[in-house]
Amino acid sequence: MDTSTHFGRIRQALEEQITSGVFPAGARLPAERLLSERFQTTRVTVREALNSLEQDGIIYREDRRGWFVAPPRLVYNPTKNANFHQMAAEQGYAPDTSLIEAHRIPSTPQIQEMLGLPPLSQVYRLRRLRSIDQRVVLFVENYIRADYFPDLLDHDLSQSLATLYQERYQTVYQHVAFQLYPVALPEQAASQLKVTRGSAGLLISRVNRDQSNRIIDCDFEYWRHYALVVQAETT
Amino acid sequence: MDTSTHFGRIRQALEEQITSGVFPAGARLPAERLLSERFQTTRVTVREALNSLEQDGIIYREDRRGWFVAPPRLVYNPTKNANFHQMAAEQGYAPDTSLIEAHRIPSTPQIQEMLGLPPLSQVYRLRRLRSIDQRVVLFVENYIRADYFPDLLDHDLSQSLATLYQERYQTVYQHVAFQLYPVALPEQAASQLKVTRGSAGLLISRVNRDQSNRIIDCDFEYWRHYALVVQAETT
DNA sequence: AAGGCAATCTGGTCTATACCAAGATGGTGA
DNA sequence: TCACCATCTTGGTATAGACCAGATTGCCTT
Repeated sequence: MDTSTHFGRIRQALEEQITSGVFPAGARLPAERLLSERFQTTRVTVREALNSLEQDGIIYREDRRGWFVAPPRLVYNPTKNANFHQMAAEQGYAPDTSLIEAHRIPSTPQIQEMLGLPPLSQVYRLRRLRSIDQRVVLFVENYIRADYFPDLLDHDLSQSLATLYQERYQTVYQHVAFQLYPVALPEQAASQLKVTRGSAGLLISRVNRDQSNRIIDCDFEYWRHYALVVQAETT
Repeated sequence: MDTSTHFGRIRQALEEQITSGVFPAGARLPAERLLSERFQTTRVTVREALNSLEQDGIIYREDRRGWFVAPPRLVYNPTKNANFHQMAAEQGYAPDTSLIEAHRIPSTPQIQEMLGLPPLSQVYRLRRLRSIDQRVVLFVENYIRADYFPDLLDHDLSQSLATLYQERYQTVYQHVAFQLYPVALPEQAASQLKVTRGSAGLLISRVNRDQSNRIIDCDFEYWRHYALVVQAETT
C-alpha cells in the first residue's frame, strides 16, 4: 500500500486494525468526525480512505448509520442449482430471506423476451431480501411463469424457490444461463440494501430451465459487491 | 436518477450528453475545473458526480490524463476456451496484446498450490497487457508449467496462448475452474491499466487443464470493471 | 530532423467549514 | 404499554480555496 499520502496512511492504519482484529467482522468503525480528529485531518480525507477500503470490500457503509467491517465473502456458484439457504449454511453462515412483495402481474416486454413469452402473459413477481448473519447482502427480483406454477403465491415464499418447485411442482432447475456484471446499485436495490445510492454492486441475472428444458423463471440479483466471490468450473 | 441534489443533476446532465452522443465512446470529457465552472459548482462536487458515473461503468479515468466515455462492454465467457483475440474480434473490436515481461522463474507457494506442483518447480511467468480499440482493458499474469512447454519463451507471446498451445504443443484447453470477484485494482495492475490506484476492477483467476485433465497453467486477469460483462451457461 | 527542456494542463490530494436529512434514542403522555 | 416526538448522532452534500505530480505540448537548441 502506498503510504506516501495522508489518505494512504489512514487507509493502512484502519486496514491493520481490521485485520489484526481490533475491529472484528461486523463491527462499526468510529464516526467519520472522530476519525478525522484521531488522524489530525479533515472528514474529506477520511472519507477518501473509507471509500478506498469500501472499494476493496474490506468495509461497507449503511446509509447514515455508519461504517462496518465486511465479513468474509460468500462463495457463490451460479451454475449449481442455486439454493441460497443451503449454500450459506454450508459455509457456516446463518441465512435469512424476507419477502418484500409478491404479485401476479402482466409481463413487461423485457421479461417476455427473457422468458420467451407472448405479450400479455401473466407472471409472478417476487421481491425478496436476503441476509447472512443478520447482514443484508442481496436484493432479488424473481419473474416466474404463472402458468407453470398455479397458486404459487399461497406458499411460503421466504424459503428457497428451488425447494418449493421441487416439493410442490415436481420441477427442478436443470439449466441456467447467467450474466454477471459490476454496476452501481440502482435506487430500489440500494435502499433495500440500506446502502448509498450508487454504491458498487454486482448484478447477476439468470434464466432458468427445468428438467424438460422449459424456461421457468428468471431473476435479477443485486449483491453488495463485497459480499461474494463467484466461482464456477466447466468440463 | 435522483436529481434532488446538485451532484445528481450534474450526473444526469453528463449522462444525457453521453447517451445522446455529444460525447461518443472514447471521447474525453471537459476538464474537472471547466465542468465545475459550467455547472456553477466546485471541483469536489463535480468529482462526486464523475465518481458516480465511473462506478456505473459509464465513464473511466486515466491517471492525470482525464475522463473518458467508456465503450460498450465486452461479453466474456470464461467457460469457453478463452481466446481473447477471437472473442474481441467476433464482437467487432480491434484487440491487441503487448508482452510486458516473460521469465522462467521458481514457483511461489501460492502458484504451487494452484498448479499442484512440488516446491522448487519452475514456471513461466508472463505479464501481458491487452487492449480493445486502443483502450487498455486487461492486465494479465500467466503462470505456466515449464515442464510441459519447453522453449515456450522462444515463441511469439503476444498471440493467444490457446493458439500457441494448440499449434506447437498439441495441447488444448479442456477444463477451466475460475473465480471472479470485484476488487480495487492493486498497485501494479492499476499502473499498467493507467488508472488510479484503488479503482474498481474485476479479478478473474483461472486454473486450466488440458485434454488429459492435467493442470497446465493458471492466470490472474485484472479487468477494468466497466470493460466487460461475464456470461456463461451450464447444462 | 531530432532531442531535450520548460510551460502548461490535468487529475490527485488536502484544509476548513457549513448545513441537510435520515437513523437512533430516550423521555413523555395517552 | 405503546405510540409519538424532540434531540442527538451519523453520514450526505456542498463551498472555496490550495499545492503537488504526472502527462502533454510546443518551442528551442543542436
